[in-house]
Amino acid sequence: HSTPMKLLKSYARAKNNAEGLKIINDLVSRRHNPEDAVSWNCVIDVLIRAKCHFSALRLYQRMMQVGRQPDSYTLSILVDGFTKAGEVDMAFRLLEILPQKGASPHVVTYTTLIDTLGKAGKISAALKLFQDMKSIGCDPNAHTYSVLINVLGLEGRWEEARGMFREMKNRNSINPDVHVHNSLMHVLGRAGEIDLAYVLFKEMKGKTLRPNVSTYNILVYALGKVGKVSDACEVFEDMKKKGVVPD
RNA sequence: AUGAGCUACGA
Repeated sequence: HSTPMKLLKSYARAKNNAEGLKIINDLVSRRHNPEDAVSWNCVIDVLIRAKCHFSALRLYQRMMQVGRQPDSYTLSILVDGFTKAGEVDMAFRLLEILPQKGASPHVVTYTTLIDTLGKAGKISAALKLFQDMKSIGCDPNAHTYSVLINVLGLEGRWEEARGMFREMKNRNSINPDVHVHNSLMHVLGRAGEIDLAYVLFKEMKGKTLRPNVSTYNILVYALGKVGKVSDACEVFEDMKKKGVVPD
């Protein structure tokens, strides 16, 4: 609960790596360890965002040395950081090791991995992780389906993306949000399936989901792509009338 | 109190 640690937490939340690193350097030079798990995680998060992956790993080891257990956050932060840095092998090693130290994988851990692997073109690895998480009883959420729809769409697999959306709707624990609707609309629009995309748009409004700027950008693009210019203009006017602002 | 997903535009 020291003042520098409070500052570091707010820098971590604001993703202000430069200021965060200054504080970390200061704490390190005074041989001052974070106290609670949240503080350790914030330090590790700032180091990861600053691309100091191996410093982050050393901090994790130090955390263990002083008898502090890593948690799901620690695991997600490290796995996401190493995967995005292209260190996929290390990410999978952490995914094996940390659970033995008390850090269980969480839906966030899997979702970030699926996202990054899929965007790197490793779609079958991503789909396998999706099966893995379900088989250990880790329930996917709307974020998970959104990233799956995006990566399937990148491969042109829009029918499977639709299948994912349906699977999500069949889980009554999930409330499909604006993002996941946008993801599928974008995939359908790029595939030229404008009618299906438009149905989705109407579904959104029927569910009292508020279309955002991305929704309108996606729809205008999709309509333009199939030459429905006047429809595109209409949608654009609708957006202005609703006063949609960036969120 | 700390972690993940959509479009465009930037860099």
